[in-house]
Amino acid sequence: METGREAVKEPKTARGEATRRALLAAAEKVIGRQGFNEASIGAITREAGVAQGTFYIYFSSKDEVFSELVGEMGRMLRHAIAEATNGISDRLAAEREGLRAFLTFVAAHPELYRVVQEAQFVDPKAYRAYFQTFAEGYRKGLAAAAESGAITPGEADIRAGALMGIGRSLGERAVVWGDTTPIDRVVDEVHRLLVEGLGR
Amino acid sequence: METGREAVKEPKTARGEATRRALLAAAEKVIGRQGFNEASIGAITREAGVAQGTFYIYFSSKDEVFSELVGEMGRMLRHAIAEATNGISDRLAAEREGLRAFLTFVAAHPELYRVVQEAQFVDPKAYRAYFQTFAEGYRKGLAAAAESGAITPGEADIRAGALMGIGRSLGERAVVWGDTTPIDRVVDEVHRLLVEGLGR
Amino acid sequence: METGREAVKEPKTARGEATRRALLAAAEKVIGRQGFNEASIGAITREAGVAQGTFYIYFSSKDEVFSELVGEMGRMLRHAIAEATNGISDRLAAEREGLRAFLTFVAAHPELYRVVQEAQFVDPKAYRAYFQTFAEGYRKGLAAAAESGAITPGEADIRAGALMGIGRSLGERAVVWGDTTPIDRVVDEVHRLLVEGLGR
Amino acid sequence: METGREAVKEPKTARGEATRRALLAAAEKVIGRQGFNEASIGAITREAGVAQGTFYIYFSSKDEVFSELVGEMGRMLRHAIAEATNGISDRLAAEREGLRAFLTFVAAHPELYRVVQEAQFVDPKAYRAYFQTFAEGYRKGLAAAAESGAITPGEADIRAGALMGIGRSLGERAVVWGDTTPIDRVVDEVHRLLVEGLGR
DNA sequence: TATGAATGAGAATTCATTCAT
DNA sequence: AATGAATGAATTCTCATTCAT
Repeated sequence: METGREAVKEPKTARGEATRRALLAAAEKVIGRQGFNEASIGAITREAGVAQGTFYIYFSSKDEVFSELVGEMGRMLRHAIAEATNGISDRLAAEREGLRAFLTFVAAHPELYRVVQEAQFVDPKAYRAYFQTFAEGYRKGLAAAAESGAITPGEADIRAGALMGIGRSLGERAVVWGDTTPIDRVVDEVHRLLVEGLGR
Repeated sequence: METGREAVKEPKTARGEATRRALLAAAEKVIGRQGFNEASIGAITREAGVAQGTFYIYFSSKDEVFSELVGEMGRMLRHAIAEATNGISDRLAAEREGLRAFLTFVAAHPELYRVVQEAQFVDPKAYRAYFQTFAEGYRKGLAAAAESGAITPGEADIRAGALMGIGRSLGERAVVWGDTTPIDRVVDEVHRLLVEGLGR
Repeated sequence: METGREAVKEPKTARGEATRRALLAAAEKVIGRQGFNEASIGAITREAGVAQGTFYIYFSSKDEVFSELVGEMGRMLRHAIAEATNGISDRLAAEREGLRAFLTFVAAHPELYRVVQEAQFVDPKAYRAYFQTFAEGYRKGLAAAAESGAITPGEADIRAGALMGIGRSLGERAVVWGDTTPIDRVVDEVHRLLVEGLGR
Repeated sequence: METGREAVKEPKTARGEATRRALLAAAEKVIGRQGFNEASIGAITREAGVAQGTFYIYFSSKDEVFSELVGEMGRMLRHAIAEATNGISDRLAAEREGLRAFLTFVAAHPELYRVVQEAQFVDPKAYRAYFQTFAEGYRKGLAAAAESGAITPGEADIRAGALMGIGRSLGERAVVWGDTTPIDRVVDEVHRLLVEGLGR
C-alpha cells in the first residue's frame, strides 16, 4: 500500500481544519461500516457534506485517510490504556485494568476497531506499526515483571502475543458478534485465568 | 456478500473435476497472496491455466470461491485438530496438543490462513460459521472439564474466546510477522500459562 | 443479421428429427418469453432437454433458429387465413374472416407472435419477407376488389398498410396488453368501420 | 427492464447540462441506428465525444437513457399532434390532421421512432406508458364524438386501437420500408376510408 | 448423434483521481 | 478553499460458438 510520505496536506485556516476533521470522521464511519474496499470516496464526501474534489485537498489518496485512521486509533487506544493503568504497580492488576480499558474503548468505538482489523489486509505497514507498538509495550512490562519476581518467569514475547490475542478475541466477541456479556465479568474471568491458570 | 445459493455447479466428467480443483487451488494461492480484492478472476484463471470464462462454469462468482475456500479451511483444520487431540482425556493436555496442531497447520497452509482472516470482511457469514463452529467446540470441552473437576470452574464461553484468541494471535505471529520461534516452545509456554497462570 | 444460407443442417434419423423439433419448440417458447437477446442458447437447450453443443448440430447460429421461427409463423398464419377466407367472394366479408382468423391465431400462439414482432429489430430481412408477403397479398386483393367494383376505388397499397396495421394493433392489445374483449366483438366493430366508415 | 428510480442525476452547471444533452442526442442517434442491444455505451459516448465513465454521471444505466428517450419521444409527439389538431372541432378532420402530424413527425425523427418501437421489447413498462397515454386520448375523443353524434356510434376502445394501428403501420412503411408516397396522399386515402369506409 | 467442457471476445459498470472554474 | 465534471483504466461476468470424446 505504500504509506507514502508526500506530506499530509495541512489546512491553513479554521474552515479548512474543520473540513479535514469532518472528512476524517466521515471516513471512520463509512469505512467502519462498509469496509475499506466497499467504501468509496464519494460515499465519504457525501457523508461529510462536501464535494468529491475536496477530499484531495486534504488527503492525497484513499490509502492515506486509512493510514491516518489506523494511527489515530492507536494513539487514542494507547492513551486510554495508559490512563487506566497509570500508577498501578501490581502487574496483573495492571493487566486487568488494561483489558478493561481496551474493551471499554472498542465498545465505544466499534468503527475504529473494525478499521484497524482490516488494516491487516489493506495497509500491512500501518497495521504492523500499530501492532508492534503494542506488542513491544506488553513484552517489556511482562519481562520486567518476571525479572522482578512479580510474576512467574517465562518467555515475555510469547506471553505478550497470547495476552494481545485474548484482548482482541474478546473485543471481537463484543463488537463483531454482538455479545453482551458485561465487560466486568469478562475482565474478571480473564484475570482469574491469568493469575491462577485453569489447572487444579 | 450474500453467500448466494445458486447451487455449486458440479462437474460431470473427470476432466471437469480436475479443472474445478485446479481453479480452487489457484484461488487459494492467489487470494492468499494478494488478498481478496486485489486478486482478480483473471489472475486466478491464469494461475490455473484456463480461460477466464471457465471460472464461471464452476463458480457463480468471485465471492463463491471465497466461501468455498473458507469452508474447506474449516473442515481441514477441524480434522487436523481432532486427529491430534483424539483420545487425550486430560483437558489441558488436549488443549496443548490442539494448539500445537493448529499452529502446525497454519504454518503449513499460510495462504488458507490468510484467506480465513480476510473472510471477516469479505464474507462475514462464512466467517461467522467458521468461527462459531470452533467456539462452540471449545466451549463444550471447557464446560465439561470444569464440570468434572478437571479444571477450575469458570465461564466456559469467555474462556473459549480467550483460548481462541491466543491461538489466533500466535498463528499470526508466525504467518504474518514471520516469527520463527519453534512451535514447541510456543506451545509449552502457553501450556504453562494455562495450567498455572502467571501469578506467584 | 445475415439470414445466411449455409444450408440448414437436416437431420438424418428419426431421433435427430425429434431433437430438432424439440429445439425449435423450445426456442419458440424461450424467445417468445424472454425476447431474442435475453434468450440464451443455454436456456433453449435446457428447455429442450439436450446439451448445449447439440444445438449446433441442427442450427448454425442463434440467428438461424430465429429466422426459421419467423418463417414458420408466416407459413402457419398464411395457411390459417387462407383456410378461413377460402371461397368467400365478398371482399369485405373475406376481410372480416381474415381478421378473425388472424386474431384467433395470435391468441393461440402468443409466443410466435412476439417473436415476429421482434424480428423487425433482430432480423430485418426475415421480417421484411414476412411482412411483404402479406402486404402484397392484401394489396392484390384490394386492387382486384376495387377494379371489380366490389369496394370503392382507392389506393390499394395504402389501404393494405392500413388494414394490416389494424390487425397488428388489435393483436397486440390481446397478446401484449392482455385485453380480453371477445374476438367476435372486435371483429364486428372493425368490420363496420371498414364497410361504412365513421362518418354520418 | 425495471425502470428503476434512482433519481436521474441532474447536472448542476451549464457544462454538465450540455454534456447531458449531448449524451441524449448521441443515444438517440446510435440506438436508432443500431438498435438497443447492438448500441454499446462506448459507441454512445464516442458519438457524444466524452469518456465512457461520463455516461454514468448522467444516467445510471443503459436502460435509463432508453426510458428517457421513449418518454421524450412521447412528449414531443403528443405536443406535435396537439398543436396540429388544436381547435379543430370536426372529429374526423381532427383525426386526419392528427395522422398528418404523426407521419410528418416520424419522417422527421426516424431514429426516435425506431427507439419507441423497440421499447416494446426492451422496456415494456415505458412502452406501455407511452402507448396507453395515446390510446386513452384517442378513446376519449372517439367516445365523445360518438356521444355527440359527430360520428356513428361504436366501441371507442376498439376503434382507438384500430386507428393507432393504422398510423403505426403507415409510419413504418415510411420509416422502415423507405416508402416515399407523399404524406398528403396517404392521409387523404386514410381519411376517405375513415369517413365512408370501403363499402359500396 | 450427443455431450459438456472450454474458449475468449465483449459489455456494462465503478471509482480513484485530476482539473478547470 | 471548494466544487463537480470529466477521465479512463480496471474488473466482473455473459454467452455464442467450437471441439474432443
